[in-house]
Amino acid sequence: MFKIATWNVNSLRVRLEQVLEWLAHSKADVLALQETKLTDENFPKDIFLEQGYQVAFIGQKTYNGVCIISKHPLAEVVTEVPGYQDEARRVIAATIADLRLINLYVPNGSALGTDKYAYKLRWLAAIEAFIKNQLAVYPKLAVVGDFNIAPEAIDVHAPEEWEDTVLFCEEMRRAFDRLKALGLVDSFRLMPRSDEQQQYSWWDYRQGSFRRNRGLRIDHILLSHGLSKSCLSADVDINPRKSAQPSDHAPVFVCLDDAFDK
DNA sequence: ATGGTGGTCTTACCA
Repeated sequence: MFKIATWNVNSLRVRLEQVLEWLAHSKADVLALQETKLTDENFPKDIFLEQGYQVAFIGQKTYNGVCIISKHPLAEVVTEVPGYQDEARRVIAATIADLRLINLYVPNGSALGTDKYAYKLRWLAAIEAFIKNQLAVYPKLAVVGDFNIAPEAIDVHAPEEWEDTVLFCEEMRRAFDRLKALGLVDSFRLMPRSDEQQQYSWWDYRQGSFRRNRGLRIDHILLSHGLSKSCLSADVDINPRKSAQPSDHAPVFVCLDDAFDK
């Protein structure tokens, strides 16, 4: 079994012990993190190396920052989208055995009609072109991360309250569908689930959202068809969200069968 | 109720 996970940790400095504990407990082979909020010189590289992991990271002060932690060698690391200038460190891609992994921290977008929302749209258009190119080179592609998009009403605790917000609106649903149309499937929806099995990956820190399970599923693992046939399970581990001093996001993961890289 | 919480070289900003 090969386990791939993604987690927006909202500061790796604060969440380092939780990440190490989750890695050990989950036995994930690959963990992609977003919002590390660390410059590269402050990244705790040695701690991961001592624990037997390889790491690739790109960060900045205060905001953004992404990394890939892996039990297996990382190769062909890319930390920006070719042809798209962006000071924000939101993308890192690497090859692990036969798997190509793209880790994304999609802009939040603030509010519809703002400059930040326009940036989210431009950023997603650039990523769409990048993914299209990567798919042509790497048939076994996983695109993971904090997408800041809830794809369907079932992914939102109160869709009528969230409709026409940056996380859940027609334009973002279309952007998500365009990514899937490149040849990717939402691993979570690959598995049969009933309406009662709503599952979220993010709950606002405010207003006791987690306690009331007022969440959204905005963290995703998209798999190319070359990988989706090897997908055994897809789920969210909400346990870290219950811990003291939690991230506002929970880890999302998939398990692939061992034959995926054959 | 334009609030609420948490993170950041904090007293403003981002999510």
